[in-house]
Amino acid sequence: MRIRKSAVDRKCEIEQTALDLAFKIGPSQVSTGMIAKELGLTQPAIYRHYPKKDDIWAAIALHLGTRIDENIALSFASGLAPLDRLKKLVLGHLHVVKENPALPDFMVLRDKTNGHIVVQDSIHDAMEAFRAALVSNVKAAIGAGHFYSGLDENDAATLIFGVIQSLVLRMMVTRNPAILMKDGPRLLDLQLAGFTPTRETSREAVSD
Amino acid sequence: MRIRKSAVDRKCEIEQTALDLAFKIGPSQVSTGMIAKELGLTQPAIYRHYPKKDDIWAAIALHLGTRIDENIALSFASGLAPLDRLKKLVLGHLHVVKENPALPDFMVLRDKTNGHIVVQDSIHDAMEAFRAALVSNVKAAIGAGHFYSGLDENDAATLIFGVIQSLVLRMMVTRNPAILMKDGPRLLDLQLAGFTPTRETSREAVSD
DNA sequence: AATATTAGTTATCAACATATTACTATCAAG
DNA sequence: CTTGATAGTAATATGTTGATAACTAATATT
Repeated sequence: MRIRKSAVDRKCEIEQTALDLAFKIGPSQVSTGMIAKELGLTQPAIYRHYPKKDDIWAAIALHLGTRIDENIALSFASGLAPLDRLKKLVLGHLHVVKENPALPDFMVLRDKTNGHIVVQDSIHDAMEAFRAALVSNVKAAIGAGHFYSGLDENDAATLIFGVIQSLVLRMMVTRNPAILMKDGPRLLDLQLAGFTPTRETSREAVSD
Repeated sequence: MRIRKSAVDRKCEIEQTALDLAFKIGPSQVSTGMIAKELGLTQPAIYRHYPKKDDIWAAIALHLGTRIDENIALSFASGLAPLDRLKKLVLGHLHVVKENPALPDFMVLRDKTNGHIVVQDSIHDAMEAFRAALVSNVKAAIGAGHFYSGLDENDAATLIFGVIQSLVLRMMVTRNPAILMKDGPRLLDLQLAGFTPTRETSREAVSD
């Protein structure tokens, strides 16, 4: 028994380690023994900080949900025009995913055993809020004349979401979070260009 | 010991059951005991048909990869024009996913332990081929004048892939594969409309 | 009908994961 | 310096899972 950290510090370490392992091998494969070993502790030490293993995931889900919500709030707080606000929202979310690359894993995680506690509810709620923010911003962009008036805001939001999803899938397959910020801005611009009333600007920019 | 099926029939049942369970609870949570119970067998009975559990997943991955490839081949075999061929490719793939809703789970599955055998290689290869087919079709559509000439075929393919991904995520969260065919055609049309040289047709169709 | 093949069962193992209990050593406050 | 609280350990109970060995019975072939 060499060092002994404070409970808050240790909990922080445990959650971060669990997140890292979740991205590496998948959330369902992460064991308390692995987390402990990674931190140089014994397995029961984990249970000094969480009564049940699921409580670790619950804490993580809460943290991730908060990060998602923060980004939404940040984009709304900025006094940007609708179109720029929309871009900030999407690129900000990509940044959150890049910083927490295990996030997509939790979004598609199944609930445990008999549905006792739905661990990933926080994340689902946050993503629901993100989608609502997308729709809201698309609507505002239409109102501001940035997008053509006949555009369905829900469908447009789905397509914009698709830009994120497409990048996330490539990240998960390649295990490289860096591609999010590398390709994200360009692809988002291309997607949004499809919604402009007149496509002169974007079209001219990319054509020979 | 009531009935006794042939090996091929039983293997088929085992794989189908494993696939169903994989969609329900996630591939990593599926145990040999579950599969056996679902079929009214004992757990070791599974090992009369597969030496290792991973062999089940390998067989499934091979099957899914084949389904993906078949759809690609089918779209190319059709004598359709580039744009219709592209639509057939995408909607056909959505159909494959709808029929095998666990497919996305396998795409993001991590490889086992020490990387002994990469089970999901067949699927990754097939998806690589699918992406190549997307790019090829986009290029053809540009050549045929369906898309504007400055369009980057790789980026366009990524966005079209995003339509699929966006729908797949909603399927995974809602556990409802039906939305793929319900919303797929409409969203695909909306996405492709963003690539047309003149947007009159699609724009007029939706704007009042 | 006799026989060989093999799908399936029973019993069992080893490995691993969650969790509990009792003990110990560290740290901070009095 | 003493002491109370607690982070951490050792040991262990309990359950699940992948896998093997030996046996049994259904099926097909001769």
